[in-house]
Amino acid sequence: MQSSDKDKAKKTRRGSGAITLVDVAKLAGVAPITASRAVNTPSQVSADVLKKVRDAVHRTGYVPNRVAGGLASSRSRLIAAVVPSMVVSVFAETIETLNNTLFEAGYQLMLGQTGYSAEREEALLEAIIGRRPDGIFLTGIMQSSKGRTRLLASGIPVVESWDLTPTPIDMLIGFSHADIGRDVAQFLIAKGRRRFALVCAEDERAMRRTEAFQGAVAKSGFKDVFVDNVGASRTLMSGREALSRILLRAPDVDAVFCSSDLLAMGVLTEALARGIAVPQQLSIVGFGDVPHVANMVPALTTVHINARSIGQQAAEFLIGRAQGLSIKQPIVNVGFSIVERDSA
Amino acid sequence: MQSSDKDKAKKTRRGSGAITLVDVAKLAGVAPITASRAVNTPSQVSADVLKKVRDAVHRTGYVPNRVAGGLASSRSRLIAAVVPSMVVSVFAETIETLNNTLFEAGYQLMLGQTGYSAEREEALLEAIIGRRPDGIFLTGIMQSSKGRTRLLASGIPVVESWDLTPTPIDMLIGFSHADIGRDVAQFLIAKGRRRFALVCAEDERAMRRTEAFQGAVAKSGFKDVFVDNVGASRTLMSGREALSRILLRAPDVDAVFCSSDLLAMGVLTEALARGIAVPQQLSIVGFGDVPHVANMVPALTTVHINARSIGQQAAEFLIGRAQGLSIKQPIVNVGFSIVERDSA
DNA sequence: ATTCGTTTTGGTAGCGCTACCATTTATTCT
DNA sequence: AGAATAAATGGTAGCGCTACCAAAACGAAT
Repeated sequence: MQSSDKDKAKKTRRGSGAITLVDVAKLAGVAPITASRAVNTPSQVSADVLKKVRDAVHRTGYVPNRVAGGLASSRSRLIAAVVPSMVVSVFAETIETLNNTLFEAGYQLMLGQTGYSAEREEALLEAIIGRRPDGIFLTGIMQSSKGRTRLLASGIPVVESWDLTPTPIDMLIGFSHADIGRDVAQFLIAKGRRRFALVCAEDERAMRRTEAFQGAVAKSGFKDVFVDNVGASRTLMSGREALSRILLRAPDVDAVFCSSDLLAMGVLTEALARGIAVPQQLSIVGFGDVPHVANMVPALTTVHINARSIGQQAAEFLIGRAQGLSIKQPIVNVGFSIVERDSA
Repeated sequence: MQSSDKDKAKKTRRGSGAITLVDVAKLAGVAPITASRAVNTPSQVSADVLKKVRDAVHRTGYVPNRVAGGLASSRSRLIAAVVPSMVVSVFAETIETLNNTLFEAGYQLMLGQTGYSAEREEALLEAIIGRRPDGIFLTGIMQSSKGRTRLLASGIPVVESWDLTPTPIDMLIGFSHADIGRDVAQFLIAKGRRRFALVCAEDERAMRRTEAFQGAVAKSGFKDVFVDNVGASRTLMSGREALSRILLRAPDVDAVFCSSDLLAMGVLTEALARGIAVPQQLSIVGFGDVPHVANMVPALTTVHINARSIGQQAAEFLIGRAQGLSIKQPIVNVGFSIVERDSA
């Protein structure tokens, strides 16, 4: 305090050593706060100041530290997204669209993967909330009440998705899995199918489709649906194996509804390999409408979910809420459609 | 419980209103810094203090603000990853593995997509550097010299990937595209193929494979390779169309090498639709080894890249560098392999 | 008891930025 | 003209946390 040399020695003992706003302001000959405005809200400064600051920024290569800015303003401009897995292409599509829309609006996406595991999800939640994002996108509904409480307590806007529930944490963009199961069953029945099988991965939402499918079949008075659960394995190979098992136990099956396109492709592949005519002998319906299933031979009949629209809508909700707007219709049903092609 | 009336007026006029470390410390009856240690480096405090702080954390539901911590310590525990697109499943695989490994080590992933656009990449770089991540993963090599300069100036550890170059910005995990083109050509020649076509998306790396393929074919004295460029369209449909064009212009073709599995699937689909026997009349080779191409009928012969290993290795490099370690071998060639199946 | 080292705890001062308020300067009005 | 308003600039004080240093408490050693 008292001696000047002491003062000098005290400075700059920490920090990244990078250019800061203070450096830029000094170079431009204005106060730091003015430089801040020139960078962030150019409309608030005079043309003269703007030029000087822009000049200084250019000369120094200054890049604003958004971490510091976020701390000061309590707005991180970060949005977190949680997905079960990146390699499931419908999720990847949603994330891609979400990310693109968010980026246009100046937000950066933070990604978390649960790998379909609950403990993982919990740890993820802690990590995410610790980063104080301006919004959180969840693939699916937060089932655990602990997680719900946490999210609620954090006060961060949340979009749940890929499902409908009357009691979302905050906002919700989805569709009804029960409706899908019922509609697909009715679709196949209308096609004249009589003996049904389901290939289903271990997934709460897929289960819901399964139950509704079974319900609709039962209601029409047909034989019970044969359900083959492939567990956590969501590969084409497990689809092939599933059909083999089905044919063994229920050889009279004439329609299979799968919980994903990949599984359906497996079933289709196995059917072709066995010389079973699709759709004459066997109808196959997938779920997801992955881009290229439309061009397979035979083209796959499947349930189309507009994954991009979910991402788009979610981004808009989150951006809106980050700007303090209140969303009047926070629950959106994006619906689905059965895309009839050649496999059913 | 013990609400202090004295500092009520001046305090708390900003901030998120969330529980802070100071609140926890007060409740536990220790100094803030001690609470910080209890949370972050439990080995440095006594069992007694640890219990009290843990208790307070539990009771308040405190979640440390990593933004503030990051600012204070200049370590954000954030890693940025840049990909052209999420829906390309090899990239998704790399990201998935990268993210998983990073998360285990306490890092969070920030995702950026270029959409194969250069301007977009530039904006992304600015956004990323502004967040001061502890590391950056790039899919591909940073081509623009402006981008290279920026990254270099930022001082942030960088991993480039999916390619080899003698002059990476920092670290590099990749393989040689030229080697692939050459090896695939030799593989097909050894199979007795004589007339070659390439289906190639507009992509610098694919071009490199193409050139090497052409070179090897020329060296062996065969007729010039017919190259069909599908532009930016990387769909199964464009693969189908590509084969149609090829058959029109070079009907004697007996081998096609595609710049992606999806394109190869399109070529295969079109061939089957036309009744062309694969591989008897036409050999087809893909690139990427997307999971399910192994189970198609016929199974696709393709170039396998260990995308997960790239992600894994990159994560290890980045974590190491974030901990101040110096990487002795910062350039890694992960190689590739031609997976021979039924289509060639 | 004294000395020394180790472990545990606390105080201070920022990290780089922006919210809030105060001040100055240019612009408009009666 | 002077008063009132708007626009531009600056000062101060944190945001919530940790690096750095210092002090205290505790043992083991002489």
